[in-house]
Amino acid sequence: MSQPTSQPDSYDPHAIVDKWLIAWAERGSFAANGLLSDERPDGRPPRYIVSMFSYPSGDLHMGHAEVYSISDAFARFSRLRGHNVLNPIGWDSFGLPAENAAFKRNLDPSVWTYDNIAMQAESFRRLGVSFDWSTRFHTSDPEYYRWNQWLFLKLYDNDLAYRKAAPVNWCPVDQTVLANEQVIQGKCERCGSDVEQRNLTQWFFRTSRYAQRLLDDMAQLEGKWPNEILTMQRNWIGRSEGAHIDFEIEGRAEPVRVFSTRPDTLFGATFFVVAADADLADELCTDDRREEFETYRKQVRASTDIERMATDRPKTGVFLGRYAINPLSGERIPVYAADYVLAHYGTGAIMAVPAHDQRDLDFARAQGLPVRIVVDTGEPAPAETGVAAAGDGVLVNSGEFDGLSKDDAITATSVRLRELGHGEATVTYRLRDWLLSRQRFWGTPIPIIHCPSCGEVKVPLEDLPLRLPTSGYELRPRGGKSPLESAEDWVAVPCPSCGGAARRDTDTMDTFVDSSWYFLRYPNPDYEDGPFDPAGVKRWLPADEYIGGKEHATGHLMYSRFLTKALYDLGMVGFTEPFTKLTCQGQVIMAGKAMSKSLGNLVNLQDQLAQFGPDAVRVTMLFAGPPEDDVDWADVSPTGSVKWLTRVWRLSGDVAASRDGAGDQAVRKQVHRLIDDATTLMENKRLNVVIARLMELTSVLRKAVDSGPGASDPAVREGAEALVRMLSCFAPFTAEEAWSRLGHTSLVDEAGWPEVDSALLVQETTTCVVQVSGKVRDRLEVAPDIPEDELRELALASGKVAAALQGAGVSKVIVRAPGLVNVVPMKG
RNA sequence: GCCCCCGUAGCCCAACUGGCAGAGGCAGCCCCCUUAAAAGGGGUGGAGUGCCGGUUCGAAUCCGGUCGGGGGCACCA
Repeated sequence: MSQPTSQPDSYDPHAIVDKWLIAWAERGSFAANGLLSDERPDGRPPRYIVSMFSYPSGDLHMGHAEVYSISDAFARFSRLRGHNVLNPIGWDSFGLPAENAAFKRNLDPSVWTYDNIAMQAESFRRLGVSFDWSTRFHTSDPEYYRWNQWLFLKLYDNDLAYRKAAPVNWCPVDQTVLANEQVIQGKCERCGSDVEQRNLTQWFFRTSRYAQRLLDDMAQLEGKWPNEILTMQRNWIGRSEGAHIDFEIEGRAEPVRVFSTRPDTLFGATFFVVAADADLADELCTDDRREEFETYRKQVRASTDIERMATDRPKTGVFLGRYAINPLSGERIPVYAADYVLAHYGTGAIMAVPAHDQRDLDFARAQGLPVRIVVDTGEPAPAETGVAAAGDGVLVNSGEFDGLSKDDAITATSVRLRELGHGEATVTYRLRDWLLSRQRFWGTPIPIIHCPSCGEVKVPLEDLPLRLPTSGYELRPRGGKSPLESAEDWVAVPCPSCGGAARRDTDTMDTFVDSSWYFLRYPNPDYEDGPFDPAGVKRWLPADEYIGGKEHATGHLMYSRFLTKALYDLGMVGFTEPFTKLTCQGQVIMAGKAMSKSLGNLVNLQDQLAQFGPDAVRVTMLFAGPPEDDVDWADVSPTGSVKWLTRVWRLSGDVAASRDGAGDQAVRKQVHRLIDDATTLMENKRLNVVIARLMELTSVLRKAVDSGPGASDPAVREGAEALVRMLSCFAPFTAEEAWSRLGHTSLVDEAGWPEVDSALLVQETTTCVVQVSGKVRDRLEVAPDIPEDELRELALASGKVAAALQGAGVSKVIVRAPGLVNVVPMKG
């Protein structure tokens, strides 16, 4: 006896992969239609679904599988629902690891990079992600980074890019400066070494100019972006309301401006503090205090960021030998230099009000400075308790402002300062300008030439792209010098302006520049007349869905929002926010521990794929919980996913050709209820619950085949086909295979999302719960459209209700037809 | 220190605007098939929602407090 060979008799998740990859490729299933045309010849509305692009650090890992399983489910759902979907892929392929790998192996960084890209592309393909591959690009391609340079020059022309000397975060191991966002707890995000402060001349983008708009425009994102991300951005921007106050300094022509959130406490300022590492401290220091100050400053500069950030360390500082004059009281107060005041926040100087600010109080107590209460808060005396009185209260010891409440006094002092020309109400932000220079090789060269006579000169647009040198450079970091500096032939150029000998800027751009606009280029990655094609951007953007990790909350997402606003102001895009909706997927962890390169990958994606197949891995990821939750691989069961997919596969083979007619009504009702449910859940991105509904549908159909109306009932076929169509969002290979086993020669990808017959959702009877004092005492089968009166009578007639009432009278009956009646007994 | 989110069966998770606490999975238990064992198929028990209080006819859901967990910002004036 031999089995017929046309259909295999067991589900093999691996054997079905190639077959459908070829079928999809041949059909061009995932190509967006009309990338640039605003005409919509097929009438399908466009929908742009973007996942954060991939960094080619090696092969794909579990985290990639998580993100792209989610975005692919969105994309496939949208396609089934009749949208023209653009689901693009690209690579964020500049960056440090390529260089590190390169000098470890003595290779060109591009070799490692493009090898990894090739490997990832093939892994993506085999995972069955429905990308439109024609959109593909890599940020390390000169055709792409050319436009980084173009944008840089555009921002430069509009005073949004500038160079200045600034204290910067310097990583001694990676030998480069780091953005604020790349410093975690005083350590380099990448290598973990202690970050040092260095004073270097660096390029910046003026993100701070957009601080208020970045805050205001969050109104557009409310409810569409995760709350958590919006909160993180708000914290990061750090808006702070208060006043600028100008203090005259004895022996200095110009007053010194400070910022305070508590101008109401101005009369309580008993000393003045300047950041020890600010130029101002150096300037204000008198000769007879010079030696003491220099010693102190040396000590401050030697301390690491870690030491600086310990908030419980004692306050230190030195008197500078000078006095400042309180602009309202005229009081003369001493000026100190201390390291608890930060040079780069506000103006780098403060008025110190020890009675009402904890830090100032700590310093005053350490230095024996006076503490004067100016707001009566009812708290114990700060000078004795050591606890500043930060509460609300009424002003005292404050001249004309005595008796005002704290809030009124904030306004009144601000107004008075303005009248006197000594200050005004103002707002400051924590958000700083974006430091984008990197002393690294594998990045976009900055298109500026430094000429001894002309200064900064732009590389002419027709010379772009300014390519990286291909030889003559030394990759290894050498004491803070950029690798590009060693490429002498590349660096030495004639000045485009005067023709004299000049030198190229040798820094490269932060890779976050690359990723802050890539989503604009996908619709036309070959566009040559600008960074992005206006027609494509008009057609697809802003992106309908953006999916990626929340670790990018204050970095990439903020930069992308900033750049979009800048481009809007320059008239290049017609919107101010790039991503309409945002989904931030959780991490894949193992037994409570994050997986990372340093800790070793506890679970390897390729192993999982080899064991369970791409569909089961995808289903496992999505079924584990809500997309934004972490997936603990120790809590989930890829075996269970394989089991379910096998059940669907087997069912698809068991369903026979249908008899005529609509089929079993009870089965149809269950099927349509589940389709309806799954549809709503899918629209709300409740992917884990959708899968639960599909599992339920699988069981319904299994029972219908085995012990219900049977395999040839039309309702069973209808249900099986609906199941397989919905399944194609999550397990595309299995779904195609099952669709074919159901007798179709077309692709399930083109079959559409099942329609719900709403007539089938109507129930003939429904269960009404009858409560007494909120506790369920009886259930009644009633018509769904039963009138309230009738239902009330029915409920009151119930013997179980009477029993529960125990003879007590009825004080009230709440009727919520048709589902619920609550009988409230009389008290007593 | 300031701010945000979350606590539901042994575990992961459901429960539409307050209205029957359980959809799904894992593990467990029972049965069937087969077996050297397993895989496979079918079935099944199990929590009153961290804790205290409030609002309400009715609270997992709203409010206040508290405990526990996770996260963001942080000498930011």
